[in-house]
Amino acid sequence: MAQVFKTLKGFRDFFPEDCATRNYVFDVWRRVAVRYGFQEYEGPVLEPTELYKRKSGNEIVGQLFCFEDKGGRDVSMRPELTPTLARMAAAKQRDYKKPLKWFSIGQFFRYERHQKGRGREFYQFNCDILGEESVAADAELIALSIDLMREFGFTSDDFSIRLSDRNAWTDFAAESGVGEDRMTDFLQVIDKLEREKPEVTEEKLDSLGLTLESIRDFIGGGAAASDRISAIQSDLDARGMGDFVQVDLSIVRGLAYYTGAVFEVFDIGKGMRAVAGGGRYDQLVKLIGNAEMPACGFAMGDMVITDLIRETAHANEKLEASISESGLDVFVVIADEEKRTDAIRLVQELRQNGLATGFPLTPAKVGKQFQNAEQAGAKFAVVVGTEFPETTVKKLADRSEFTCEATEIAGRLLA
RNA sequence: GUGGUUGUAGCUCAGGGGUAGAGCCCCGGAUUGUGGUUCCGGUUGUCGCGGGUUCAAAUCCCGUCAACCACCCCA
Repeated sequence: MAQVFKTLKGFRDFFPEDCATRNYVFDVWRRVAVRYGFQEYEGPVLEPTELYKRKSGNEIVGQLFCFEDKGGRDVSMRPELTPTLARMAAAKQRDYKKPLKWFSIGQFFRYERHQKGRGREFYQFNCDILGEESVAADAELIALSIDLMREFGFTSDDFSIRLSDRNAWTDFAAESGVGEDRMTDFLQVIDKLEREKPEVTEEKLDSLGLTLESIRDFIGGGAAASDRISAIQSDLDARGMGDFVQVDLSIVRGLAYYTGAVFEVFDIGKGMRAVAGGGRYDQLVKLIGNAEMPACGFAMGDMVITDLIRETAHANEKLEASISESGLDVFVVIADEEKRTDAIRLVQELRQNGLATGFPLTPAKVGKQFQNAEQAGAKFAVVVGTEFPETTVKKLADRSEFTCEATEIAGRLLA
């Protein structure tokens, strides 16, 4: 017996219905980004492993699909896009007017355990503004992320934006006597505040010369801790989006390279997952490409957002409605095989008029052909039989029909 | 890396020592030119894999692998 092959662990097949769902998500991403004046770009799927080590350190290698190529180079399937973007932006920094507003939809690979909302291969929407240090850029990205969610059909009952500011924390820590060398440790404690046991957190804070109480007080202070946050809020207020945003200083994001405002799109009702996240990274382009270029951006993966759409009735209806719109315009039913040549000629004419047209490749009973037309989502069936060139055109939705010369069908249907 | 749950038809699952089951899907048909319903018929299984107990194992026991969920991590 021949071996049966399956996908590699964490990888996915996209059968037509899966592909339709995926493309719907892509369409929303692309549509909203374009509406905000972003331009699409793309980079290589394979990069030197060093590019990722430079940004994240050696420990990242355990999470990479990396190997040696035939030329002896250490290469990796990309786990994220930001380093590539930083390289591209730095390389052409004089070729484009600032700010750059770029987005990308691509496939990424991470060698990690497969579980709900997480695979070894996934798609991600990346959206970044480079060359603009004002918080107006941060606000623009947050607004875009809100409109993405609305375009999927979500409302303020379904999601919110959690906004924070890394600099508020680093200022706080510096004033409290935390040294530059301990800053990463400090941020990690904040990042884990909600997940870690209080005793453990307290112990770690103690070694930094801080108390849990002072941290909680600072978080309680909210937007007052950061002029940036206030400015971003008033920008979003002006867009009528203020209600989507809640200041939550406990968000710092795991990434080491964030330098200012950070935010997450958060699902409220279905398990409190982060659907998207991002922030400001003013030093990264310098680190990767040796060019001064402040930047901020965010990313959204396809797996969590698709799960969330599926679990949210009104968002799922929107998806289903969008998918069901696609399908054939016309199915040509061949009722008399003597007329097959005429039928094929008609099919071709309809297609040249831009109508998505199907027909039976081999002889089949008329009833079966109607069934096939139905299943292909066809809006009309055209019956070609002994009367040809006179044909019967039937609207499948309401079973109404009329007769018409073959040469007039395209015109009638397109009118 | 740690823990839990589950492995039986293409899918969802039932059964629980004695000939392998249901629903769905798929295919065909209901007198040869009209579709979503209905009715009839049909295909598919080393019951995840390996060992043990037994006259007999899909069923009980041990091991193993895989999938899923959670933790760790999360760019």
